Parts: sequence; C-alpha cells; structure tokens
Amino acid sequence: MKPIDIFKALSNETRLNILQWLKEPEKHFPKQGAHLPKEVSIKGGVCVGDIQEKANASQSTVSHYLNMMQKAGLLESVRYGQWTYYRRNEEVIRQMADFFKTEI
Amino acid sequence: MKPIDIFKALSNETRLNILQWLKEPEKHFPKQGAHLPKEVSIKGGVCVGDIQEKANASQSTVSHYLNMMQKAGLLESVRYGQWTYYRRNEEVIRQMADFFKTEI
DNA sequence: TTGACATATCTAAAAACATCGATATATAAT
DNA sequence: ATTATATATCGATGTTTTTAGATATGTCAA
Repeated sequence: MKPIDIFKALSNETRLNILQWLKEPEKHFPKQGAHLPKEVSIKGGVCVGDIQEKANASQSTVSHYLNMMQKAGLLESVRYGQWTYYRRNEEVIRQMADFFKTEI
Repeated sequence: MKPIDIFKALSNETRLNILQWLKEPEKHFPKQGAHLPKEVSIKGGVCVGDIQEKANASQSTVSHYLNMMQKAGLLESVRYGQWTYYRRNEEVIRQMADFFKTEI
C-alpha cells in the first residue's frame, strides 16, 4: 500500500465520488449489470460506461481515472466479455483507513 | 473539513513526513523550543526553521507547505515573537480519520 | 468477415502545482 | 537607528496533472 498514491487518487472530486458511489452500486447505478446474465454476478462491479455516464467526463478520462485508482489499489477490475467491471478493493481501503487512524 | 484539500496536502512525501514528525515533536526535533522561556509552553509546536532543517527543502518551500497544511486544517500555528510554531490540529485529523473510515 | 460497441492507450494542449531565489515584513538585540 | 534573525510572500520557471479527441484493441452479433 502506497499512501501517497492513494492520497493523490483521492485528491480529485470525481474520483472521490466514484469511490463513494461504488460503496452502494445498486443505489447509484440502477441499471447495473444489465448486460450480465443472471448467473454471472460480479458483486459490486460497475462497468466503465455506467460510471462515465454518472461522472460526466469523457470516456478516456474516466478510463484513466479508473486505471489510476486501480494502480493505487483502491479498485480492482474484472473483465466480462467486452465490459470491464470495477469494484472497490475493500481490503486496501480498510488498511488505508487504519493507516490514517494510527500513522497519520 | 474539506477532504480533498487534506488529501492534496498529504499527496507529498515531505508534507506527510512533517505531519508524522509532529506526532512526536520531542523525538524528531530535539532542540525544540530552545528559543522559548520555560514558562511559555507551546505544546507540540515546532518552529519553521527546525522543520525546514529536518525537511531538507528551502525556507520558502517549507513555509509554503506549512501554510497549505494549515489551510487544509491539518496544522495550526502560534506566533511567539519572531517565531511561528506549528503543531498538529488533532481534532481535524481525528475527524478526517473518522471520515475515511466511515465515508470512503 | 464485417460492423458495432466497450474499453484502453496515445498524443497533445492547457491548467495546476512545485520549487527556489529574491524580496518584504516583523521582531529582537545592540 | 541599525543590524540580525525568522518567517512570509513574490515572481519566475520547470514539472506534473488534467482532460479530451483520436486511434487501437478486443469482443460480440449478424
């Protein structure tokens, strides 16, 4: 876990929003998983297009955001067909919250 | 409390170090308060010069760092004569840790 | 195989940030 | 008053970040 990369990733309103939206995907992305057959459940994952629509930024920008958040460890991705689903990496987020509490 | 300003302030190794050093001022700044008469105790405060020396950056850079950390709410300052003593704002830091734990 | 769609990557331009030396301000000491 | 010291602010420059359009890659459907 690299705290500075995580802080950088969170230093932007849109990225911070994305992370928070993904806490409750079904609430913030009602049409979530519309593409997926029922038997495939990518729990909590939302595809780039849905995130882009809500984030109101260009496709390349959102893709870039998601990539940097993943590199920082905040998100993880699963590819299903032509879609990439991003979800929170709760383990890292929890570690970071602990780090903040005890080391900052 | 503006989380994004706080994240920005923490997105830099030197600034992150400063905040952590100030958790244990007596440990990291042995000559702390050398200028101060005993009866004036600015608990946990360290002057800019001492911080600069340890941070190994220019005086203007460190002054700027401290100012932005203060604006973000992470630090508070007390002026005593020609010195400005900076110390952590534990209240804000705690709030931020809670925010991270519950909202991120 | 072709065409449509989702996502990633590339490229470039603008905006923001980082950093320092120089200068200003404030206080202290002589 | 002058000088010295501590800190803040200014101004300039180099670096990083942001952002989007264009293009590439990969997948699906006909």
